[in-house]
Amino acid sequence: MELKDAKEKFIQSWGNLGSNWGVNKTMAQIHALFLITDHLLSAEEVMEELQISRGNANMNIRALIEWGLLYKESIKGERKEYFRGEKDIWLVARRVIQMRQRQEINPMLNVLGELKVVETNPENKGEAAKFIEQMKQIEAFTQSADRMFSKVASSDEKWFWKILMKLMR
Amino acid sequence: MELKDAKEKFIQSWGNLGSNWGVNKTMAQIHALFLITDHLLSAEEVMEELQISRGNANMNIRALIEWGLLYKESIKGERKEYFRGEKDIWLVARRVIQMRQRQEINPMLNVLGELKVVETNPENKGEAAKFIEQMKQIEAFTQSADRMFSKVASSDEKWFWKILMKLMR
DNA sequence: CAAAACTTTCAAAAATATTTGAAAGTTTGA
DNA sequence: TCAAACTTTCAAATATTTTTGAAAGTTTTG
Repeated sequence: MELKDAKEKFIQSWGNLGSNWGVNKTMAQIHALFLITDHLLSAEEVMEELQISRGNANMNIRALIEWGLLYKESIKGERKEYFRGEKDIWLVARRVIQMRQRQEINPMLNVLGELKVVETNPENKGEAAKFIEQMKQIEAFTQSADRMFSKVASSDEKWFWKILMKLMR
Repeated sequence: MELKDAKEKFIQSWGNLGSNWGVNKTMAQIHALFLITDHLLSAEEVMEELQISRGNANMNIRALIEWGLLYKESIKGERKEYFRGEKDIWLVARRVIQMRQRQEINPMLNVLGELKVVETNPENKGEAAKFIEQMKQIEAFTQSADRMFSKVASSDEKWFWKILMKLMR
């Protein structure tokens, strides 16, 4: 395969992967473009490369910055904004974990907190007790997963590899 | 909050959570209904409870069975099919991990395998080398994550808690 | 075997998510 | 201060995903 085609294929595949991990397709494609580009790129160049509209480029670049996957940089004497992508794939993973914790796990934990204090009427005592029990189980599991994600998201790569070794033996 | 409302809220929230984890909303809602129901339910009853169409119920029940989150059961003397939900939330998580490995991680690993052997022409030597290097990094990380998921997906709950303890200290 | 009871399919409709691009907004420099 | 250079916004258009429901398919039973 030619380099040009390989780059194209990588951008497409990264886009598909992203859309399963809470990053929309264009957002992931922009990120992929930066992963395989060494120099800074302007919004204009991103539009050009990926054949997307100005608005789309702008929105998704902002989102990537929000996620900590892209950095704004200036070139002295240039008025235009330029961007640099986060290339460290371990850091990328940590950022994604962090964002998903915020957007999904925390809200779910809040709901579970509410639900496990449902009121028990005399006539549905047993049913309510079972419901509460199930909510507690789900809450306990979710909290553990949450803590584990927090730990991973705040650890460095060395720690991760060490843990991985331990897990695998 | 009343039990009825709590159940409703749980179904909605589980639906939202699901749609971020590769399980579509109705599929997750059906699963939620089973999580908080002790007896068997027929497709008819699921349709009724969640106010969804026959086709929708059928499709998503099949998908849940495919994912290993629902089991088909018979009631003797009854012609209708009944279903029972997987309630063990740890097992549910493992099944979801397994499915996502299959659907996302494996295809990505295949693509990365192809891309890292891109041909190097004399005129783009340096560029190609950098691209290959980046692909290798991403591949190494993805493989590790993949192995870790495999381990988790095939382990029992006790192992999980033990690891969790280790991680947290 | 026929028809009742039930399940599956799938094309069309509806709902949801994403993208566009023109217009409005902002910043900079002369 | 103004206008050029650039960025942001957002309503409408497009694309994608999900849902519907009627029709076709299958199984069971009398």
